[in-house]
Amino acid sequence: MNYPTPADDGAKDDGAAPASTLGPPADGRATRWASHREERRSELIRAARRAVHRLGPDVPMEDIASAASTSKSVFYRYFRDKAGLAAAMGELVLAQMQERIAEAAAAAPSPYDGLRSMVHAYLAMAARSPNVYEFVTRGPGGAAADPAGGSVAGAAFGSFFDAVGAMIESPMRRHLDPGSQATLDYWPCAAIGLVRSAGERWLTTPPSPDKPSLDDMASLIADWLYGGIAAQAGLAVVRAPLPAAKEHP
Amino acid sequence: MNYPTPADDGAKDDGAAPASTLGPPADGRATRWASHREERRSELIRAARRAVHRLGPDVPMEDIASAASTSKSVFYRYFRDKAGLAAAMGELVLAQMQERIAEAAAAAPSPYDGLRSMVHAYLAMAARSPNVYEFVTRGPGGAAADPAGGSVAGAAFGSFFDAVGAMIESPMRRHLDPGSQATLDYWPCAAIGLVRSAGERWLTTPPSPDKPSLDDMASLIADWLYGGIAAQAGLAVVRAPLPAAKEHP
DNA sequence: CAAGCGTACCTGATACGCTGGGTATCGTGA
DNA sequence: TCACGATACCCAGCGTATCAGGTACGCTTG
Repeated sequence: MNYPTPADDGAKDDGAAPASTLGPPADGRATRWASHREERRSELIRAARRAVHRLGPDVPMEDIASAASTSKSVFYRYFRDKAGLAAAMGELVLAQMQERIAEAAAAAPSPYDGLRSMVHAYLAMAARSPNVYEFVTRGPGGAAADPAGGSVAGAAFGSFFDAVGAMIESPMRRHLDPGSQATLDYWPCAAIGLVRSAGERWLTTPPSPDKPSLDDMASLIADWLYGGIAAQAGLAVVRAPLPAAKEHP
Repeated sequence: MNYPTPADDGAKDDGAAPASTLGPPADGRATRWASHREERRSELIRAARRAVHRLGPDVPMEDIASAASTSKSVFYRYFRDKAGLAAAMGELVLAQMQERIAEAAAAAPSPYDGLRSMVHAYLAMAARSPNVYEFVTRGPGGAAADPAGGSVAGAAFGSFFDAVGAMIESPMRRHLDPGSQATLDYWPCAAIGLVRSAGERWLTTPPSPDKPSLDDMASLIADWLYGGIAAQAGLAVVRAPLPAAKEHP
């Protein structure tokens, strides 16, 4: 017997709309659980995040469940599958990331500085828990988080990188004339790829005196990115002289 | 009972050295198979490539084997595991790619054109068989082809992207002063990530009038890459006029 | 109005099916 | 004797099914 709300792992439903615009019944027995479910769901996500952080990105569902001191069945009632859990976790991580970026962006007037702080936030997130980062990005099955927007069978799982891409795209629109549509379509994705690839290599580089710091790495990457796009955006390639000093007059 | 040559899937051994530098006996019964093995091995790789091309990147080993009209055990004698097969296949694909690049690079004097032809070759390879591309890059398990050079437990499987990275790095050395070590270390990897990400998105974009052609895409990507690195390399951003005559003089 | 029964839903546990990677065993041919 | 190649097998891990509790809600009944 399936539960009436199988596992709506899109989490698209808003927070607190108990029961007023509903048609006929509004049965209290049914609505009673709405808030509970939501709370439990995020609790499960947090527990899973901890488990992945400690046990690695390949931890089986059963171990995740027992780390949350419950059993698989609960997780499979709240998330369609392991990829669904990963996606939900990605949203959480990304939301935290967005907070940090919003702070940083407020203090960074130029587009270049905005870009750099985004890269910085991304790198910092990944470095804080590589296991969680890997679980969220590469997905459990390996096919979850492809950089391509749409799966063949319009399954539309808004995965981690799609969200990041959207985050990049909107500020870009203001600096790029609408003629270059292809750039607008492909650059965010390309930029993510660059950051991801360089970032992951940086992450797995063993610490050594030669290894760049997080700040250095963020600047390096932002330079590459910015140099590549600035010409098309018609922006002067004036960069702030790097973290230590402030920007040009 | 293990075979004396379990499955040396590194394929680091050179092409045609049958048996001469071996130590004591050079038993005819033992050496008889050397050339056979080698031949069979590449035959298996080609068959697997065909199978993956037709059946998709998630095809099970058993189906690969039967598509090669043999059985799993043969593959597992020639390759340590599925990832080993993928790596071997990657080497083959990459070797073919390198040929095409060598041709193109010969006709392209400027660094920019060299870069663009590399991107073009990469994209063309991916577009020719997306299934094979995916199998080779993302690897079967999902963890095989990470952009990071070394695994934690120095397993050193020289995977696809490592080889591509090396291919980029050597020409770069000539244009970049040795002061910027970090750039030399991380840029090839970063560039691959950009190409990969944008390329994969382009690959999976359904054909439409707005979709850029392969040539356009290669130019677009090369521009981004080149703009990002040219400043550090101290190169003028002079580009060859491009096939289809793009904008920005 | 309150006691009581049925209802709707959640929980956590165990057990199962199934896919697919990798291995061991065996007969066969040069 | 050696490698070959097919079959049968083991096992991890995802996802599903089933079941016995447990708790708040709501409808009935006295």
